[in-house]
Amino acid sequence: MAVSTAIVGWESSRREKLQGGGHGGGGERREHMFEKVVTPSDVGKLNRLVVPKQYAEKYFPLGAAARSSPAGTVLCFEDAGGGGETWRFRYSYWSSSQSYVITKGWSRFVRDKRLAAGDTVSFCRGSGGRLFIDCRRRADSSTSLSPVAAAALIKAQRPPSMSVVVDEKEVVHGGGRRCLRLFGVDLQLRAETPALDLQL
Amino acid sequence: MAVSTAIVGWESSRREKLQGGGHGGGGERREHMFEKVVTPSDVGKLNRLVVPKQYAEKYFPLGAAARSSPAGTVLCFEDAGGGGETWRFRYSYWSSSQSYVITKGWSRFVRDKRLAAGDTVSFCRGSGGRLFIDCRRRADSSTSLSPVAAAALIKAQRPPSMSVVVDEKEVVHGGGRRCLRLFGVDLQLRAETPALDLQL
DNA sequence: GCCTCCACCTGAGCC
DNA sequence: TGGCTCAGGTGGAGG
Repeated sequence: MAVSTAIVGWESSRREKLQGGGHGGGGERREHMFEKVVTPSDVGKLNRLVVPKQYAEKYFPLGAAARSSPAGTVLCFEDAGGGGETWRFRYSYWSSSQSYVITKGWSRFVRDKRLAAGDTVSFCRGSGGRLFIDCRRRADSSTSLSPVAAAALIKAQRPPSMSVVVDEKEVVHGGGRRCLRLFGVDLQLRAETPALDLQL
Repeated sequence: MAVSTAIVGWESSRREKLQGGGHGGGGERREHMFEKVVTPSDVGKLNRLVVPKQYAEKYFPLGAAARSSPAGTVLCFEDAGGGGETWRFRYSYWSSSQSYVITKGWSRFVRDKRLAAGDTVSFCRGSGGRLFIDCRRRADSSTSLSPVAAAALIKAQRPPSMSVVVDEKEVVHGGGRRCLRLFGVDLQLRAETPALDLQL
């Protein structure tokens, strides 16, 4: 199998420090496979990463047996960040939703990397079937959001069936700083922000 | 099994037109089993109908095997309204809530029948183990709701974490008829309705 | 009792 | 339009 280098028990050595001096040093060529901007669900309590089908079938093909098997397979990734960790994920196909998912082991990655919605995980491969995983923060994670970006974020995080129109009348003035309270979230508005008419 | 007449795959023929001319014509005697006034949850996004335990155990008993099995069983109902549809529902026991529920297939019924909170679904059985389902609107379903009743209805149907204040400014005047749009729902207001200050 | 994991399920949105 | 994808859910088992 080209994708999974080893199938091992979960309990032993979840992470191993790899010595840099082994075969295949740091200068190796790595092929970028794909990346995904993770959704709130990908980093939330569902403890799973949905792998977009196009990439899953191209880079992590499951044989017919593994596709129908509930066990799926195990994918081992080296940490591209250089820490040397090895991440072992269970990878399988959910026939009910017809989607490919990384499940067991994923929540640990999310926690250890402090992965948040909007961050990007990227997948590469090197020689000898070695797989690498990396992640990076989204650019605006700690800066204040523009009202439009905040609206997009709220739109992404609110329940899908909600439809709400907010207009200038909802804007609250306090202490010279304009604040829009939406679903319990106080949004600071820049002073130069014009009148809002957000259609979420 | 007395309850389920057939267990079939979901993918094939979710609804079938039944010929009226088969065995057991329209004049057959049907025994009324029970009915339920459906709650907001029964017609909401939970996609399930809670079957009152007393009726469930009397009319739709699950054997010990099916009770513990996650699969439950499948109940097939003919449409008592005469349309000839067959409704297939997954029926199972949720041990966590110790309740009997109809899950898969229910949301389709809710949608197709435009079932709303307060409506009544009734269950009957005929000869040969045939099951029938029917529903009827609650008496006031088509009349306009008072703002207070509308607020209560919205409060019951919105997600519990939502906190929204709506005031008169949200009221839209159009064609002489006042309309309050809340979460995508247009509420017709009576002409004599005073200024609104609903705290949901 | 909580957390993880598993096998389902559905609606929205996109093509 | 219909089909497909996938984000966001569920209950239950097990540690």
